[in-house]
Amino acid sequence: MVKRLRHRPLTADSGVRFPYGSPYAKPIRMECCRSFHSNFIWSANIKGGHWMDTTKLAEMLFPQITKTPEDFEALYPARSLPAGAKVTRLGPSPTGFIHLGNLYGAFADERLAHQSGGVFILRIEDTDNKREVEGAVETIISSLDYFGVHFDEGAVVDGDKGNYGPYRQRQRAGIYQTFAKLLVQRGQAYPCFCTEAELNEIHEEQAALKENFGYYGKWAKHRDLSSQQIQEHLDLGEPFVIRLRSQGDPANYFTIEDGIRGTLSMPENNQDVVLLKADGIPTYHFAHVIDDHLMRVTHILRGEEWLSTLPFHVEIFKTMGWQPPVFCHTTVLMKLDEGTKRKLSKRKDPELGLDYYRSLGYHPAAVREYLLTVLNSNYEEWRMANPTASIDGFDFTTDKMGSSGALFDLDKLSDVSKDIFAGMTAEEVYAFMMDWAKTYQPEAAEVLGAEPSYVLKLLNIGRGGENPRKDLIFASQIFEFIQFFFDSYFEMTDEFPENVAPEDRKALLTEYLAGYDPQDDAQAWFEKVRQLSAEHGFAAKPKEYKKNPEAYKGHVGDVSAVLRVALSGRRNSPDLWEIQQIMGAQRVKARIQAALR
RNA sequence: GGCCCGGUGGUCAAGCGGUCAAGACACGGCCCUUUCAAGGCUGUAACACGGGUUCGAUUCCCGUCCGGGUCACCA
Repeated sequence: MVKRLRHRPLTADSGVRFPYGSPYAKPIRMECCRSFHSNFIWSANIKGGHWMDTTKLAEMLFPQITKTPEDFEALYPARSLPAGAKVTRLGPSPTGFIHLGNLYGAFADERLAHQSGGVFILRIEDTDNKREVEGAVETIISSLDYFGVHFDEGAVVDGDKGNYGPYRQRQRAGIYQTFAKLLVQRGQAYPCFCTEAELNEIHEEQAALKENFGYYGKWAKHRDLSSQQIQEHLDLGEPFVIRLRSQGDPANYFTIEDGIRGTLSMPENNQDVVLLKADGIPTYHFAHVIDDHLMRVTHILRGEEWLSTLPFHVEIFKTMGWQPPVFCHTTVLMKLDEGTKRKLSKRKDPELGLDYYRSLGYHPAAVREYLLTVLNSNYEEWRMANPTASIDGFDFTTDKMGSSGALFDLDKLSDVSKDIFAGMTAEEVYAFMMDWAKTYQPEAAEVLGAEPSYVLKLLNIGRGGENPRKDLIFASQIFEFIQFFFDSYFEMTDEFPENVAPEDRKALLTEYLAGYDPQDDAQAWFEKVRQLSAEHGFAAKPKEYKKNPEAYKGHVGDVSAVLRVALSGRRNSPDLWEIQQIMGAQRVKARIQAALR
């Protein structure tokens, strides 16, 4: 029989205010009439005046749902947080593929929440079972953790942490269904039995007629099914989805304040979007609204690809009678491809995956620092003024986030990386290198691990002081950069300078070897090189050579170049005296001798 | 195609009606210097286009063009 219901506003105890009026008092196109039992029942004036007992329909559709929306409102009360605290959430789908875009958003979410004394939630959006990948949650958590993104609440590897869970959407099925049931009761949602084929047909017809695609208005075939028709479909055991009975009219525009973009103006939604799929699991649209409300999220950061579905979301919030959170639509990261900008794609662009940077050995702090400069236009300026300050000292705001497509700039990342390594101690660089090498280049780990003090010394070249060297960018590049120090990796990468004749070279090296004394300090050592140069017709000072090039074969720089190639295999290297001190007399002599052969 | 978002130097970007249109990266030059790196100085380089509104538009409005996003029982 007809079930009695007397809905009290869900908002009564949630502290959320609803700006659009009170839908509970007068649901759209709904009537509350007296039955002969003198109970109140909800009925919907479906179309042209026939009435449907939507309460009965809801019961038919969701017999297993016994909880009420009020139960959940009570279960997830408003949070008691300091004024201005922001609650944000990251909602990755469990493919395990975390990319730069996710990280970009995650940093913003994290800053917003933690800077304001709020809460940062990890919610796994697993409503599409086709996407699920084994162990994905663990991967997500660990890759974010690597880049310093930590959650206060939400999914953890084997469960949940927090009082607003569960934090995996599939586990919340009953919650969504409860609210869907409410909507059906109120006539604001209805079952749709259309098959995929029928939907395709509609789509094709719309294409032919050049009308907008979608399930709406006259195209919404099952929107106005009578109870009898619904019963028939049900009796046949046909699967169905629950659709929103949209009340919007695209001719009307509404405005909404976006945290990043300011005032947005969009047409009202009129699509009867799917709320619950045939398997009873919600679509993103419905899950997002329910979860963000129930988890008391205050700020929704998401990519701009969600902008076009914002009207659905706004209508669902409105229909539920809830105050929507602040939407913040970020820009997508782009890449320059054959002259045109395009969205970074996970299929085509390996550099989109976080693992790309990790395997190359970019320091997480560098990636974070770079992303932060892209994220907030005044961050870079702040960083220059406060080179060593903690990020907590920076006031991160959504309105400083850009809204035009940002190109990922590898040059800039490199620049930032150099600063990061320049600011570290040799020990820190070493530890980082070892960690990296162990998983991504075991041979390197062996070499680096064999002589820690040797590696430490060479990583210390030019470190500290006013003007530290800035030539370390990422681990694999660093390893390449220091390889020549290890005999097993040493090779003659560059040629000897061509302006020094082979016989001169030989004489130079022979005499250098004879006169080499590791006890010499930098100055004494270089004096010897000058002297050696002069003895063989090379100017002891480059300036002398410049003044009078005809008088010399070259200058001390050319002689140094010979030594440099012999010792390092390269034309470019850090300070020669310093690298010899580190290599040790034995290795120095051996290399010179080898070059002589 | 409909709808939405965006368009300042090569790249990232300040800028909210009056600025010589910041800064960073990249690039060039000079200085320093035995190479490299760093550092210092310095230079090239931009408001997509066309109409308005205004005494005055990069800033406001309209149109055009270009780029991107989105139109699923995916997120």
